[in-house]
Amino acid sequence: MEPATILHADLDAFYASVEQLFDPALRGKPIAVGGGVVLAASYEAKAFGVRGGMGGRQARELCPDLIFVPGHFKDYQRLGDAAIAILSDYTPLVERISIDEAFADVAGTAHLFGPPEAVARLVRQRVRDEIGLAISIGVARTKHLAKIASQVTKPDGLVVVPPENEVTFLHDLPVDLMWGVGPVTGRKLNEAGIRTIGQLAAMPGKSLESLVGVAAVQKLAALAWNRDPRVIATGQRARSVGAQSALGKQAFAAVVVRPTLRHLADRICSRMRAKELAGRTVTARVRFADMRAVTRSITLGAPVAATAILTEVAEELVETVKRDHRQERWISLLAISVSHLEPQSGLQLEFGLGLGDEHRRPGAPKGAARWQADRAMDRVRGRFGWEAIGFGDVVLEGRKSVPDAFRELAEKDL
DNA sequence: TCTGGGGTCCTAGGACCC
DNA sequence: TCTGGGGTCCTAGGACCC
Repeated sequence: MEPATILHADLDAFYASVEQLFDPALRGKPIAVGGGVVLAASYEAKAFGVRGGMGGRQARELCPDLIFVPGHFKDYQRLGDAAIAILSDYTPLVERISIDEAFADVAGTAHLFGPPEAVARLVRQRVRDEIGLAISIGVARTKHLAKIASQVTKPDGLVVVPPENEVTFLHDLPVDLMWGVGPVTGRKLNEAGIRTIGQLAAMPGKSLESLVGVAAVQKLAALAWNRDPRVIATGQRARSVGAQSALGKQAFAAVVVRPTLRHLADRICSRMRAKELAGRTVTARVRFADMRAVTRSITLGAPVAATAILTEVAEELVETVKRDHRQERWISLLAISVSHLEPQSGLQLEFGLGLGDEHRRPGAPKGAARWQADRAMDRVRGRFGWEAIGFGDVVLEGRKSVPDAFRELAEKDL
């Protein structure tokens, strides 16, 4: 069996740790980044049950001494990049999966830097010395096991799982640590009496199929025996671009829907244009006040990247939701996503090759002209900032539960 | 515990083509 | 006019991840 050469490296309580690094007075204290909603919590806050995504009021109830800090989002990006760069000093095979987390395969570089465990020690020491943060690393033969190992060894840990110990290591752990087991599947498995990965591994596949489906059973069984076929994938491109906006409780009416969709389309299209991308499939999502959600999608004959066109397509999709759900009077979220992405340069547009003109009504402005107008706006924003120009709608004011800088952090590189 | 924002992948049925 | 089977794309919903 081949040796364990895959590292999973994960910065501990990343945003909160950065804040404690910057302000020594916050060290050892329960802190939360955010305000209306907790974006990240320190380990001291997690001990009280404070979690990311939690409402600010609830967090305060759980932890009365909780300190809220606004967040230094630019620095999160910078320090996250720096940590991944250290990992990249030891192998080109690095797959970043979020701002604070990456896989690396050091199989080919042992002759330069020594065995995987030595590399892991070096990386941890350098991230500590050069950045000032703790990073946990799991080393194993597969991505799945390396990831589980790093989670188990947190905070500030290093664990190597030798090939001969894989099953012993894995089988005592709770099933919900597995990739692909979330709240729903975890509950189903628990109800079937399965609490550990070992119990899942010992379970005959057939008996679980009715519970979680044939494909999921196959996948989970493979992972439970550490048969994970996934390899490190570098240079992955995004497959979709989206944006959403939580609304609290608002009327399901054009006065709310139209400006919100325009704002979302504007965010999405400016990102696509910056990367010279456009997409053919548009999906709109409407969540009602009781949290039930529906989606409508359409695949166009040509890709879109113009704000006005995407807005119109999304409006039509939301109209079909309204027709199908006439009794729904209140909504709590609107979202747009664009997929089937393809390269789309301005040059192609000038030669009349697309951007959604096919589905347009006669007499409406051409996609190319709209794209040009949008690009002009993009340039102004490039110089003076995103807020300098655009669709400044009154309804969008005072509704920001999450800072724009955080949204940008969450964006995947297109 | 009444829940933010950005993503990926899977499933299942139906349309359509050969 | 009725019939088979495989492949691909589209749409809607859902679970999951960070």
